[in-house]
Amino acid sequence: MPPNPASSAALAPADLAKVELFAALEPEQQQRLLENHRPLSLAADQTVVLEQDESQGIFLLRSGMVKVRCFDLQGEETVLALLGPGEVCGEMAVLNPQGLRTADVVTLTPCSLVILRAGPFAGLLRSEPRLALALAQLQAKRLQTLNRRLRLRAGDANLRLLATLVELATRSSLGAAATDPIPPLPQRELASLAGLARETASRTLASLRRRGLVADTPEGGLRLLNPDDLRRRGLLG
Amino acid sequence: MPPNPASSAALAPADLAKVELFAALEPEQQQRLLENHRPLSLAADQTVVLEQDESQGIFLLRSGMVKVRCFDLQGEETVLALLGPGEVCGEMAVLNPQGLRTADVVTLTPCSLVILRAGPFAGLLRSEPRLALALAQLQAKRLQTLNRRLRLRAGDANLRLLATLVELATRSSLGAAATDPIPPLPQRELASLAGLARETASRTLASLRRRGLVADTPEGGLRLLNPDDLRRRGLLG
DNA sequence: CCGGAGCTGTGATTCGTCTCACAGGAGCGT
DNA sequence: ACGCTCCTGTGAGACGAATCACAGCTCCGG
Repeated sequence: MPPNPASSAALAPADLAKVELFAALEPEQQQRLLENHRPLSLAADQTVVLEQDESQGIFLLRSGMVKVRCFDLQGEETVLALLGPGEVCGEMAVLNPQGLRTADVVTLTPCSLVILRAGPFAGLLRSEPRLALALAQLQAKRLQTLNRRLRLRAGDANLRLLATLVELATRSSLGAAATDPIPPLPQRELASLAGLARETASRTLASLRRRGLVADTPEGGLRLLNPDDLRRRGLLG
Repeated sequence: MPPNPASSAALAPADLAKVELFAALEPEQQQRLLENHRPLSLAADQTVVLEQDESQGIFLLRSGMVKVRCFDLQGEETVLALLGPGEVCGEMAVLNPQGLRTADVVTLTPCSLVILRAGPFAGLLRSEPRLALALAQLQAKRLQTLNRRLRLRAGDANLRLLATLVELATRSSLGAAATDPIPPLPQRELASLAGLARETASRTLASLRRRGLVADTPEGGLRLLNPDDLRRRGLLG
């Protein structure tokens, strides 16, 4: 018996209708994508896919949060994206002719996800413009958030840490807002997400707490307190 | 009479066949995209599209180089992409429901480009999966280069400048290599592309010259001399 | 109960880049 | 030729973050 019956229950087309990428499809097309899908439950800090992996499959995140990352030659980690419930990853490997993964995916919190088979997806992509279009739109959105990330790299430690916290908060659940609680993460992880040294993240976080912009939650996580300040910094909207 | 007859000559479907995004289409579909297309020749440092602009149209770059950029709240410029001959921009505004441009496009060198009408493109996108798929693939490639850009932001001035020079060299003409000449650009521009202060770019460039990694061309541009060194730094391939 | 591993906070120091300041050159219009 | 503007190189200092170093803490297993 699976550890978590709720999260490993089989998916119905109605579940895919809630996922942006698949929302425009007919129920029978959604059904086709669900053929042989497999549930997967993971604890925090587990690897979902490895770079250079040839395994095929689309990952649909039902709950929890993952990071997409890669390493440079000096072994430094760069985080390319954060994904939350209802988001999808692994679809780029299907577009890529070699089918190689181009980045790692690692859980930040306990996650429940579903693996869809690449075959039906690739087939539908070739026959149904709506799916291909939705994919292009998804990529466009990803480009936008990457653009934002790139702009933030120019800022100082405060800005980068706050931007990271906003991103974490807004992805922690479906329809989350910036003031929603952020699940507990080690400082090492926060620092890496923000592209800072661990000590700098610690000091900066202390300063944000002192200024009343961030507070600890009883669960050990964090919460952003001042949306106005965030808006002033261009971190919202 | 137009200033440059060669670059403002009308396009034929065969020209679109050389553009990755349109290569998979039938000649008559390509013909349809070319309906009412307009040529446009610009000097260096001219604005092609403005952020927030509502004008529709796909820009196809025939020669020259442009940068895609945006500004943050402090007025700092961030360069999101460099585009060279045969590349396309403005297609994202067609996907975007509001049709607003999300970034500026500015010429770095004299450019000859062609404006395609958005209507036929949008129509074909909805009926021809090959176009939508090619678009998704194009976006995927853009995501890859943005990822690389993001990783490089972590590096020091040398790495950032070299990475910028590689990108400039490889986009200066169709099928260009890293050791191809880079057109003359003011240091201010180079610095901004690399995300450095102008003075730092000057000093770093001097150091690269001293170490024999970069040389000036007679035309006032630059040329990378040591592909092996670039490979060691992970800037090639 | 005690040791170890992993976490957090904080000081002291180093290092790289930005900033400010300025001098010399090239190009251009008058 | 002159002054103007825009470019490049270089020096000196400020400043922020990385780095090194360490102490106190919690949690967990033996």
